[in-house]
Amino acid sequence: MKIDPNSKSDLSAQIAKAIRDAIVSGALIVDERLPSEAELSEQFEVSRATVREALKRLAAQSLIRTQRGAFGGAFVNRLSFEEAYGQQITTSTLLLSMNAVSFDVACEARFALERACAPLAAIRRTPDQLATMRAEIFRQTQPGLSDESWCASDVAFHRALVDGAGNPVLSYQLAGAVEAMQPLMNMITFTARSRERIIALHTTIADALQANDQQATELALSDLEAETKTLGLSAMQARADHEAPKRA
Amino acid sequence: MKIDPNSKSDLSAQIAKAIRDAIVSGALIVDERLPSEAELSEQFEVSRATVREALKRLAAQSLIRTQRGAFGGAFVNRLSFEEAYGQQITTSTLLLSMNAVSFDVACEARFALERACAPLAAIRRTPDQLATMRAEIFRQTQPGLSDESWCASDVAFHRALVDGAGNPVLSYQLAGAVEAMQPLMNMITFTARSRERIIALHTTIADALQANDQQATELALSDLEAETKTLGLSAMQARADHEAPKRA
DNA sequence: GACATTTAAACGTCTGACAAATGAAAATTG
DNA sequence: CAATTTTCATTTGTCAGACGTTTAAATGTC
Repeated sequence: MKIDPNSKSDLSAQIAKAIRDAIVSGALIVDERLPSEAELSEQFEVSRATVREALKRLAAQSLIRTQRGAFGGAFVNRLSFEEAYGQQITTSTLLLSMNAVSFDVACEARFALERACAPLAAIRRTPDQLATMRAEIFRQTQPGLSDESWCASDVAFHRALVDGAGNPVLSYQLAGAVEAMQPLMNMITFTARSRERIIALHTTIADALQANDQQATELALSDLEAETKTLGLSAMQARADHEAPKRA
Repeated sequence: MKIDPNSKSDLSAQIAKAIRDAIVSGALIVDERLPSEAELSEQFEVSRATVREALKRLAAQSLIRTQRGAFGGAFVNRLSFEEAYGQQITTSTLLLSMNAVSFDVACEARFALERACAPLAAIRRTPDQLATMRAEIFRQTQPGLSDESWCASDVAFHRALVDGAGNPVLSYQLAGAVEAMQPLMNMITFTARSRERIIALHTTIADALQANDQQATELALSDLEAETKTLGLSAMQARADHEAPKRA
């Protein structure tokens, strides 16, 4: 294992890349122990500090974990779905907030993906998942629920729907799309009237899933998409008016 | 900005989290310059080496970029779709390879997501995207194409389809699903006969998109999913036979 | 005013050191 | 002999200080 000292990028980035490639290619397998920092610094002919910076980069991606003490060291980490969720959500959230993605585009993507889950969920949803959805609908009917709690409950409902597809890969992919929408959703003020309409659609969805009705599920999701887009539109308008009230 | 020295986790991880939270919450905005490493080490009351490890963690997630020289430093990075693609693909690929996700489950997720793009793509696909798809189909008809090139062309075809939806958020989400499948697809040997069938389906899809026919697009994608699953199944079987031939 | 030089700020890397954790091996004890 | 305690070597975590390199602004020169 050697490193090109003439390359433009940092040594720590090069070393991280070398180890990352070894992991991705399968040369290093899960739970395998990497050489100690001292050994790595010898192999790569850099200082221990540089090796450590490389290892921290990999740790940030959950590719390795470290343990102190004798027989400790850096180990190839089994990337769990939970860890992957977390990274996906952080990345998706930042991507949306930093790139001026419109509410419409984000909304369209989210519901397109959710509709992809619908046929599977209509077949596979478990009683537990149905119960979760019903419980969240019930929570949403409670008077005085804050907008924040409302949004959290909305996310919980939709995650139950997505999990209903019984496909962990889909759940992982969708987690990002659903959660990343929350900052945008939080900009919306949900009136009692709009909450009513959404609750009705949620109920329709839960009923359709309970009845194993794929088509009704997709239809209700499309209605919910339209409703959400309308809400978003007026929220954006209100915001625009607020930021430039002179034009009124 | 202070850090809890009693916490169990590493100081560098805590500092990275503090800065990451500041970025995600919007307290630090895009292109804003962070304090210099020396200043940060004063603020957090840790050594510069520890601060640097924290910054490398953030750099690994593309949250910051660093510049050397006077008036250089660490800047909040605008997370681009390209960078997000890259991370998404790495994470998805590892997730699949490390968690024994079956070919069937991955395949189901991928085609469910692609079908989600179909209705949008049938409306919005550009002539350019259609041309890309036709070109890849033509490439696939060439005799003597290696399995590797075949798979690459397959990915290019499907990415054109996904991009046809004209929704960057969808493209970003799908990139992970489509690319992460490639290591699994590479385990398949594509016979001339199976290639023929896939090319026929690709042509059907391109035709349907050109005719703005949503239903036909979805149908062809479902057929392609079934075909791919069949191929995957026999590949898995062949592999199992090869690894345990004594039972034959 | 245009170009060359200087300079200060900041990151990149190295060295050496010590603290803290940790599990294995050795020593002790009942 | 078995169980427990102690010792100990290994490895990561953190620190302090130093030097090189890069970079752009400031300065000087023609």
